[in-house]
Order: sequence, then C-alpha cells, then structure tokens
Amino acid sequence: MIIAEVCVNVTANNIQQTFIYRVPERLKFITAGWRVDIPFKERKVDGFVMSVREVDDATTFEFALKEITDAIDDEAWFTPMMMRAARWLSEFYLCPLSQTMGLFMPGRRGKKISALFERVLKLVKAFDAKDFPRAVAQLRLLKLLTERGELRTFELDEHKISSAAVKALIAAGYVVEEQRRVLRDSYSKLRTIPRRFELTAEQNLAIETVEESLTAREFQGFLLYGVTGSGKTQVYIELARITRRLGRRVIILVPEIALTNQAVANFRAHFSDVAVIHSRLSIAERSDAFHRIRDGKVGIVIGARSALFTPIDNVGLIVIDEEQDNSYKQENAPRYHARTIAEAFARFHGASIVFGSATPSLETFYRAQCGEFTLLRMPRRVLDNPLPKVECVDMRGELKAGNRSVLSRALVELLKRTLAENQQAILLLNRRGWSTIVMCRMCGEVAKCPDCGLPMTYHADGKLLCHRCEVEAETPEVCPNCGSRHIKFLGTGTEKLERALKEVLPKAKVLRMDRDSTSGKFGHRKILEAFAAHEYDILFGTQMVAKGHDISNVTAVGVLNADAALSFSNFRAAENCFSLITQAAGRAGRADLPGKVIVQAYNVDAAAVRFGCEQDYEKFFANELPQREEVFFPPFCRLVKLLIMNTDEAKAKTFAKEIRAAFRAEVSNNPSEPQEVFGPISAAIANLRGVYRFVLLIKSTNLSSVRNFLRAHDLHRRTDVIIDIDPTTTD
DNA sequence: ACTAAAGAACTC
DNA sequence: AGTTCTTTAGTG
Repeated sequence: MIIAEVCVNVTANNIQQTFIYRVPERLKFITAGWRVDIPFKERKVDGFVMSVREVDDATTFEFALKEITDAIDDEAWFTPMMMRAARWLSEFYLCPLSQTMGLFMPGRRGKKISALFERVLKLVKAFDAKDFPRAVAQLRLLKLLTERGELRTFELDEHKISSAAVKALIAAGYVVEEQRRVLRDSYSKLRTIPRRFELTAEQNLAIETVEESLTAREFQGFLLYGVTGSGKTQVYIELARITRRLGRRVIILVPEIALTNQAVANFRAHFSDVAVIHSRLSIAERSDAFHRIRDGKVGIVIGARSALFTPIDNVGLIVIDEEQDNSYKQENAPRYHARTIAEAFARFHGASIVFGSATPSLETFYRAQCGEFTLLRMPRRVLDNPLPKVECVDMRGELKAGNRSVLSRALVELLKRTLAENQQAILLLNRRGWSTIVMCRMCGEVAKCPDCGLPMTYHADGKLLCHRCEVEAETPEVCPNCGSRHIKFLGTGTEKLERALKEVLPKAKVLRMDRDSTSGKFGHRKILEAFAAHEYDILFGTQMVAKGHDISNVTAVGVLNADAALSFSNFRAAENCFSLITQAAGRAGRADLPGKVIVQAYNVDAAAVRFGCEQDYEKFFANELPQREEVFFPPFCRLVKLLIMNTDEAKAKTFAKEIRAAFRAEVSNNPSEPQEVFGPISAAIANLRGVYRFVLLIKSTNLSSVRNFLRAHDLHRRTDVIIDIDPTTTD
C-alpha cells in the first residue's frame, strides 16, 4: 500500500500537522511535490504531497485512512528546494506549512492553471508557383511561409487568407498545422539599449571581490554600499554575467513592482533569459513564468519579493536592491521579510548574496561592521558626477515671513530657474490625497476611520478615505459631534500640492505620481516614460517618485514635509526619514548636469534631517547606533510582536499579561543573552470592528528561545494571537 | 427539564 | 477554515 504525507491547504493556525492519505493504484505516479484533491472532514480540499512511502498492507493506523481523490497538475508542482524552503519558513515564522507552501504557487488556491496554446502553420513540401495560377490566397500563404518559416493562425486574417485556402494546402500536403504552447509575458518587449561604461575602480573592486565568492560556490554575504548614482546596477549586471558563465542562476529583488520595469529593461539589454515575477502579473502569466523557470529556460529572475518563490534551482547569486526598503516586509500572513528569506535561501544554494543600498538598514550595516558581511564601498558617483547640493529650508521661518504656501520661496525660485533652463524637477510629498485632516473648527472633532480610528484623508473627489484600511466615507457637511458647519481641511497631500504648483507656475506641465494615479500593471511605467520623454516639467508625488529611477534631465529636487516621518512613534522613524531625504536628493543631477535639492522641514535640527541634507550615511549611522543600543532595539536585539485580540477588552488585556508573566518566568534573562517583554499596550488599531487589540513586544537576542516559548504555549496555533517576527512597527 | 448559544475539539 | 461535539447559560 502506498501512502502519502499531505499538507492540507486550509488556512487555519491550529492545523500545523500533516495528514496521511492512501494513494490509490490509478494515482501511484504521484510523488513528493504533487498537488492533489483530498477529502478532509466532510469537505473536498486540495493538498500538497510532502512525501510518499510504501507500507505493508497490514499496517494499521489509529485513524481510518482516506484516499487521495485526484492529482491536480500534470507534474509535481513543488521542487524539493521549494518544499525545503517552505518548511524552513514555516518554522522560522511560526506559521502553518500550508501558508508557506502557498507562497510558491501562482494563485493561493490549488487550481490547475490552463496553458495557452497557439496554432502555427509550417511549410513541409516544396512548391512550384506556376501550379497555383488561380489560387491566389494559397500562393500568398506559401510565399509568406517561405519568407518567414512559419505563420500563426491568428495572423491569417490580416493577410486576407481564408481557412478554406489553408485547408486546401493542408489536404495537398504542402502545409501542416501544429499546436504550440505560448508563454505569456507582457514584459517581453521591454529593454534598453546596452550602455557600456568604463567601470570605475570601485565598481571593479566590488565585482572582483564578489567574483571570488561566486567561484567558490559557498554562501557569502556582501553589502554594496554605494551613494546614489554610483552605478550599483552595473555591478549587478556584471555579477549576473559571471554567475551565468559559471552555469548558475540569478535572482534580482527590487522593493516594489514599480521598480521592476527599470530593472528588467536594464537586464534585458544584456541577457535574453530574463523572467519577471511580481504579484500584479495575472495568475496565468505568473504560471507561465514558473513554467519557463522550471524548464531551465530562465537564467535571471527579476521581481518584487514574491520573485523568491519560484521553481528556480542552482542559484549562484541573489541581489537585494535597496535592501533597507520596508516594502520587503510582508504585512499580512505569512509575515516574512524578503531580506531574511533571501539570506536563508542563499545558504541553501551555497550562493552569494549582495545587499545593495545608498542608505543601508542599520541591521545590515551593523552586520557588515561586525564582519558578518563583506562591506563594498562605492563613495563616488560614476564619471565623477558630483553629489547634488542640498539646501535645508526651515518652514517655521517661511511662516514667520508670511509665506503660508506648502512651497517655500527658495523652492519656487529653484523651480522657476530649472524650468527656464529647460530642465526637469521632482517633488516629493509623502501624503496622497487633498488634505490630511478634516477637523471641526468649533469643537476640534477630527474625522476618523470607523474601522480603525486613523484620521481620514480628504480626496479631491469629495470623499474621505482611510489610507490604512481603504474605507470610504462621505465628507460631513455639519460636525457629527456639535452640529457646526465650520469644517476645516488641514494638511497638504499631493492633490492640493498640484493646485499650489499650478498657481505658482501656471505654465509648467506637472505630473502627479501616487497610488491614485498609477493604477494598473503599467501605470508607473507610463508616467515615468512620459516624464523621461520630457512631456512634463515637474514630476511630483509620494515616495514612489524617490525610488530607483534614473532620469538624466532632472536637476532639481524638492522634499516637502521632509520630517513628517519623525512624528511617528516608530523606532525606525529617524532611519526612514534619513533614507527618504537621501534617496530623493539622489534623483538630482545624475548625468553631466549638477543637481540642486531643497529640503523643507519644521524640525531642521533633527539628526535625520541634518545628516540627510549632508547625504552622509556614516555620520547618521554613528549617531543613531548608540541610541538604539541604549534603548535595546535592533540591531542589538530581534523583535517579536504579539497582537492579542478579543471582543472583551479586559480578557484581551488579561491574557496578554498572562503571556508576559509566563515569558518572564520561563525565559532566562542572563546578561549575556538579554530578553525583555513590554506591554500590553493598545495596538495602533486599538479596536477593529469590535475586536480589542493589544500588543506585547518581545525583545530578544535569541530568537529560537522566543520561538520555543511561543510553541510551548501553543500561541502559534491560536486564532486570537498574531505573531509577527521582525515587525516593522512596534504597535 | 429542556433549548439555544457559546466554546472546544477535530479534521488522516 | 469549517464542521461537529460538548458545555454552559437561559427559560419557566
């Protein structure tokens, strides 16, 4: 009798074990990695075969075995490496195996994705044109086929060839029709012209250093710390070339879908076997990319964090570009960090991993400083382009001088000068919408999201929108609290900025880029292409205008409300603020034109703003690191956030306190291995649709001891506790 | 004593 | 998660 160990694909925290099913004779081809249909309790669900083994017919189990109903695909979906990775993820993040296996599928549910086929006509017999004196259409087809070798049937219409003509030629034996699988790839035409630059000495040194490790085929980590415009992409491309030459594969990760275009275009200029993976591809398209990867037809996979979860094997190099970017963290279950996983995968493969950034995360730079990773410095821009000049404007001073606009006088001046010289500008304002707060002038009541309590943003369409949970509401005409009609719209978002720009610079062509203006798979691309083609003078929007792209005619950059991030009670606030200023400033003057940047802030003395304007990461790091040590936060510990939920506020709080007490009692806190637990405090969303939420924050230098504690108390199997390992926020 | 509702247990 | 089994609260 053949039995299979099956991971049942139902999302439930309390199912953490696998189940045994009998494999019927007709399905005995099934091996580990197959997706199958199975009965589960009184339901029909899908599952993943983790292993298969033969047992004696007389073997009995304490439970009655059920039979696998059917196989889903035509081959095993999961490779051994995918299953190993899923197992590791499930252990590391304490989440169900079904959830982490699900990461490796194009769609969450175990549905077979149908392949797309096209019909192709081919010439198989020589012909004599004289034999077709009246059959003009037939002759046209024969000539086309001679020219091109083959013709796809959907092209017949445009050549005015009827199906009758085709039929006649097939019957006469000149032409055959074949079916061929089409692999959908909407990025297939995207590429740039390869630009060959002389590599700088620093680039060469970085490449040579990593090359040694690539050749050794052993795990090693590198931090490529290069200022904006220092040519990191060129280094990635050369490293990919070396890796491919060694017969191994490459994964390139970028933080956001919007950044894949640029990366794909750059790599396609040098490599023909590039696949793109990200969550906005259609399931079919992603499935076809999987197919090409599984067949070994892909050497380089580029994409956002989900590009880690493909059937790729023999990986020699993983690159994490802009490694400090918080979008690498998945905020819903499974709550993984792509940087952490990439490192683990690189160890599995014996691959080199390169973390790239102009503003590395404190964690990664610290690890490099401690010698865990090799630090590769590129402190100069390519072609000796200078870093842009940054001027910091104190907005309190503007207010005193009577300027109540969002745009400082210096910035308006800079924009006018830039446009007069026929150059372009980028403005960053990290809030979308019209105004960020809607408040009653009489009683101070602020419009808040009914679901999560976050102040709602007023949008130009007249609606209120919650930016955390997307809830929409009508704008009140009278205050719901006191009935007053005096309602104020405070704070500035990108929509209001648009009007301000049009008032000050009526002739300028301005283009807004934020989540609202970039819907669709290629929304970002269209905007960036139009701006790069100089159809617009000023590109303005949220942080997506600051990320990664390289437009050579941009000489001016403005960062509005640069210190806004500092008002968040997040231990990473300073880091985020610093990095945003530096990244935005880096967009200016990348070619032969020098750049000028204006940073507008209220809190101009804050270290993050000061060092951001100096674009001096190492000074910022030296200033920030001791502060982190003092308050015992990463990189000096790991964080584990527990979110405890209950409709009864007191019950939630009491349970949280019980966990805290148990932790203090059971987990050692010797000085060599400090571990602490804080809370319970009310979560940022203190009440979500009637459910109270409290946070316990565990700080530890030993993650596995925390994991053991959580497992011992079955906290990972509960539905009223969310475990977030390495969270990005602490509330 | 009986019923409805909330909680716990189970799924090969 | 979804289903069933078990305990508890509510009713007169």
